[in-house]
Amino acid sequence: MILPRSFYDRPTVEVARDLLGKVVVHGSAAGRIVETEAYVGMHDAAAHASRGLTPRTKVIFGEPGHAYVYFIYGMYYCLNIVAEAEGSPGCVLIRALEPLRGIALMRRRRGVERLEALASGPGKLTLAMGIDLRLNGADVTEGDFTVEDDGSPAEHPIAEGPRIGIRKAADWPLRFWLKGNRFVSR
DNA sequence: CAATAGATCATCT
DNA sequence: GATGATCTATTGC
Repeated sequence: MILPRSFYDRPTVEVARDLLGKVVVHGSAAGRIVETEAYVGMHDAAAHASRGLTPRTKVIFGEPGHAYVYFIYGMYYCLNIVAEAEGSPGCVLIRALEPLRGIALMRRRRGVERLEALASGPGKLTLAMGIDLRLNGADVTEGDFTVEDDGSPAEHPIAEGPRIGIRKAADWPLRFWLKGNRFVSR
């Protein structure tokens, strides 16, 4: 079942935790979310939205349930899902996926064989899933790019800790992952 | 093993 | 013109 918009219309941290175990689907490729990070708006110096409303960040201020995709370091894309009501910035960075379907395609796009290396990082999963700037602003509650609940039981326990790869507010415990899962990054 | 350099560009100052 | 929510290859213990 595709997650309804109401799933995303909640506090960002709740959405980040509840997205663990859900499935990102893009075309024939699919992967289970095993690691996320929350970026919680204006007061979060590490969040892009803290700089205010710009052409780039307007998606984060928009309707929940849309993708925020941005290009970083001249090489990689990162995938976020917008949370919180329209006008209230907040998004969840998807940091790692467990490959489920379209694995041959992911191997071809990544150029590596090892299953654990296909999507165990923000830049890796976007490449494996074929996600780029064209999907920025896309609605993930319909179409060929969605987030679904496949009915599998929630995997416990959930661990939390500091976010990775940022300089500001680097000690906030807003990173969540499935403890012991071998597809988590790093 | 850990540390670092290089790739390379959208976005903002 | 600087910066960055990354990754890989390479260098140096």
